[in-house]
Amino acid sequence: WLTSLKSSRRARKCAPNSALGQRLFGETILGLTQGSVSDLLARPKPWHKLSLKGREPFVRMQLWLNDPNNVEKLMDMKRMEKKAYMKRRHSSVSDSQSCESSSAGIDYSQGASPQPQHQLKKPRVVLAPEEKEALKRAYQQKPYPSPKTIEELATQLNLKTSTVINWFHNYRSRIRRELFIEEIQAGSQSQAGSSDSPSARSSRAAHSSEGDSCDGVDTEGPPEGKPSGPEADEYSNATTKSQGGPAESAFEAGEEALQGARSSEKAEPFQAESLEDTDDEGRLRAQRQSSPPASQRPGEALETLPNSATEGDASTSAASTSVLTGESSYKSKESSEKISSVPSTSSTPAAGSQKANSLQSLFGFSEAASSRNTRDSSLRKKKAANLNNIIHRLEKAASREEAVEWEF
DNA sequence: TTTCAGTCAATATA
DNA sequence: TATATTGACTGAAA
Repeated sequence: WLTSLKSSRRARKCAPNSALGQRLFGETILGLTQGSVSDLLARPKPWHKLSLKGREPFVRMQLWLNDPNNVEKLMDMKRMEKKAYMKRRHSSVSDSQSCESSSAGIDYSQGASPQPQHQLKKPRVVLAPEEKEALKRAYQQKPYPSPKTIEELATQLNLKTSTVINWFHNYRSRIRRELFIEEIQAGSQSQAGSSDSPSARSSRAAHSSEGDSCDGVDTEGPPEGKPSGPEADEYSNATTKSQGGPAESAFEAGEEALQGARSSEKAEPFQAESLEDTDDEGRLRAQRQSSPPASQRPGEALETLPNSATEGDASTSAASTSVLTGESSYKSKESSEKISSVPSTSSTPAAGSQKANSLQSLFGFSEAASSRNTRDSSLRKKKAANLNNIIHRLEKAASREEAVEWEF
């Protein structure tokens, strides 16, 4: 597996032959590109904030997790892909040779440019740090600048107007997502009553420092980094929802949606809220009740997901109780190593751990003790917790008897 | 028309 | 080489 050769030496060591890459997983299972998968895993949105389309990848993920032979099938796909690639490569080598020999007869007068495709392709704009800083400062003053302001900014920075517009769109959108995560973190921290723990502080510090991305909302808006203007309303709605009700994240709700869809065809397929009363949900609830005390509120975001596979293992249980919070126990290499040794409850422990390793590699977070900056470590923690949840579900799925139809 | 969610894909980083 | 970041784009909603 190519992924097993990635920078994570530990992952390589743990799962030399079973690593799943974001690209393969995304393109094969989710129908997304690698970048989208990375984004999705690093910054999942609360389920209730996802549109129907946004929920699709999580439902697909859940379907895949429910397939007992998921990893094996993916491996087969990979093998086939590799075979096809080798075949293509082989034939293209001979093709190019024949092309070269025949190209002498090609009439180049057809196009003025020898490589029109290259000319059509717009070069990617890369904003310089000072340009970004200037845009951030502008955002700080006006998150929703008028066309005139945009025009001025574009002129000042020597950028296209569309680039400035896009930058504001992207920045607002990405800040919003960071805020969702922060909000969930805040909720789980107050829940766990450990908001003053060093790790909690460092997590928050990491977030605020990362965000220069949040500087815009900190200064002008209300306290707690909430944005002003139209976004403030939306933000407080999200806040209210996540605090008053479940800040359910996509990973958990995806399963509920799936189960609900199975149990009731009439129900709106991905409306998690409408699925609360299904049998499977009841089963979920029962499992929740047996979860460690850290997770009290039913329907809490991923942090409340019980991990039956890891019950008894303090470090992993702790990790599973704080998904998305950056508050997991994956603070060190030591704890990270514990993840890889999560005991499997599946009927085939070896297969289970292989799957776990594959997924661990997919979510690529194993080098917790690296010397990265705090932002990376915060992200890793989030992903670690997400992964733990996935592993748990995978193992649950592996031990499930019902066969789920596999579909590519 | 504007804003947003979701995504792609080029590029940067590890 | 795998993953993370980010400018640009699309389609839907307001």
